Order: sequence, then C-alpha cells, then structure tokens
Amino acid sequence: MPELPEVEVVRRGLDRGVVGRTISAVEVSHPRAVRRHLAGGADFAARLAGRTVVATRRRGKYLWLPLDDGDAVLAHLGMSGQLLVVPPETADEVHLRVRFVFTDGGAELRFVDQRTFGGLVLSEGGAELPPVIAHIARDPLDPQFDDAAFTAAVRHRHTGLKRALLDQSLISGVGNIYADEALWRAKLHYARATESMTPGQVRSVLAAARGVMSEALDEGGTSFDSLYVDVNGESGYFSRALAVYGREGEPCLRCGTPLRREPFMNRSSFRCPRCQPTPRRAHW
DNA sequence: CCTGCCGCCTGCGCGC
DNA sequence: TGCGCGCAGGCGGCAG
Repeated sequence: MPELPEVEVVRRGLDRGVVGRTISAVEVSHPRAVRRHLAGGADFAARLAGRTVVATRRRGKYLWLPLDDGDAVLAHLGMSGQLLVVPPETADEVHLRVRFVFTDGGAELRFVDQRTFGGLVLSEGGAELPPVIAHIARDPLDPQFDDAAFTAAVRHRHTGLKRALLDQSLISGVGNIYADEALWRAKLHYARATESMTPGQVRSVLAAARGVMSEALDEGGTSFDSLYVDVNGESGYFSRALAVYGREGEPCLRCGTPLRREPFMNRSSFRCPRCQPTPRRAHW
C-alpha cells in the first residue's frame, strides 16, 4: 500500500516528469476517480485544459500539482492508485481511470487504480494547501512538524496508541504497515492507553515512525528510477525490511519470540508478545 | 467536541 | 472445477 515514503517517491517522479508542462486534454474514464470533484468528470477535464503544472507538493499521503493560476490537482492513491508518466503510445492500462495529455506531445500522465479508493480533484485556490485537506496534519518528515504539540495532543487523547498513529488529524502519512513497525521499534502495544503514556514514550514512538519512514524513503529513492510502483502498490523495500508486518509466526528479530497477528480496528496488527506485552491501561 | 464504526471497491487465495 | 467468502485498508461521513 502506498504510505508516505511511496507517495514521496511518486512526487519526486512527477517533479521530473510533469512540472513546467501544459495540459492539452484530460480524459476521465471512470467517474469514481473524480468523485470528490462535485461538478463531475466532464467539468474536471474541461477546466484543466490549457493549464500549466508549476510544482509538486505533498502532505502525508496526499500529493498535489499546483497550477499556474493558483489552483491545484489534488491526488490520493488510496489502496492501489498509481500515477504513471508513460509515452503516449503505451497501451492503456486495465485500470486506467484518468489520462492527462500535454501540449508538447510528450509523455502522458495516467492515474491507474484497481480498487478505486483513490481519486483526483481540482482544488480551487489549492496551490499552497488544498482547503479540502486542511484538516490533515503535517507528517513527521515535514520540517515544520511540531513534536511537542504532537506529544501533548496524543497524551490528551483517550484512545489506543495505534488509533492515534492512524489519525491523520494528529499525524499524517502513517498507515497500518508503518504503525506496526513503529510500535515494534518503540516496544509499545497498539492498544496502549494514550492518556497514560509518558512524554518520553510518545517521543519514542514518534522517533520510531520517523525512522522507519525515512529508511523506507532512502530505499525507495535509490531503487526507483521511474514512477513505477509494482502491482501491489509496494516498493521493493517491504519484502526485505519489515520487522513485524506480515510476519505472523516468524521469530521477533530482537528476542526470537514468534510474532502474532491480531485483529484490531477491523484490520490486522502484528506485534511481538514479549517485546510489546499487553498493557494494564488499554483501549481496544 | 470527542471518539468509534461503517461502507466503499476489486482481485486473490483458500476451503469445500 | 467452480463457487463463495474472507481479506487487504484509507478515510469521509455520521452516529452516539
């Protein structure tokens, strides 16, 4: 699944591939891909023709393309979305949803999304920060992320720690995979009651999240030369470097105890039962 | 205001 | 062999 590091890799690819280019035409082949654009796909396409992409931006898992008039194309990849820069003669992908053609006749920008959880929207006045994502917190790789404010906010919540990590209004860019990895590194249980945590514990799990995402980005940044994300929306990083996610029954890399998969929040959570024991103060 | 849950969507792998 | 079901999960919207 594309989480922050994967989205950042895509953003860098778009920065090389589409900045400075003028859109000549847009084709929307699946209405769900632009469902957040309330005026519909035809309006989305018509209004983008003639506009020039001037930059690429990202916050958490959202990325957007500021345009020359102060608007922006905002994108979320969801579970399976890809933004590809490909030669025009490339055969259409099975799950091609939106095609951007440019006036220079060069590579097209294509939004491909098997499960259609992702989507695009034209955000008026959204070049600096699209208003529709104003509620999304800065991510931990953002230089302006406020560690102290995050620590205080988490300790004021009355919820389980993993719920807080996945709450995009507290911290963005963290999905199920990186949440489990960060919790394992910090030796904390996913249900740990946030209001009972010490400031040091919150800083510890924040540092762990930042660390695992930075390392993933370094890996992705070196192994990706194009915008390609594999069919699972995953970079090669995952198969080698995940310590707990997807490793049910395999030994903990620290203590050798078999790792467990447990249902939490209607999804799977992976933990080491010895390094991350069930806390006395918990929110399930 | 705060918190938790549901539904959206498709392909794959499993069991019968 | 074929079918049905569970699973993957981010997040907007809404209920309590």
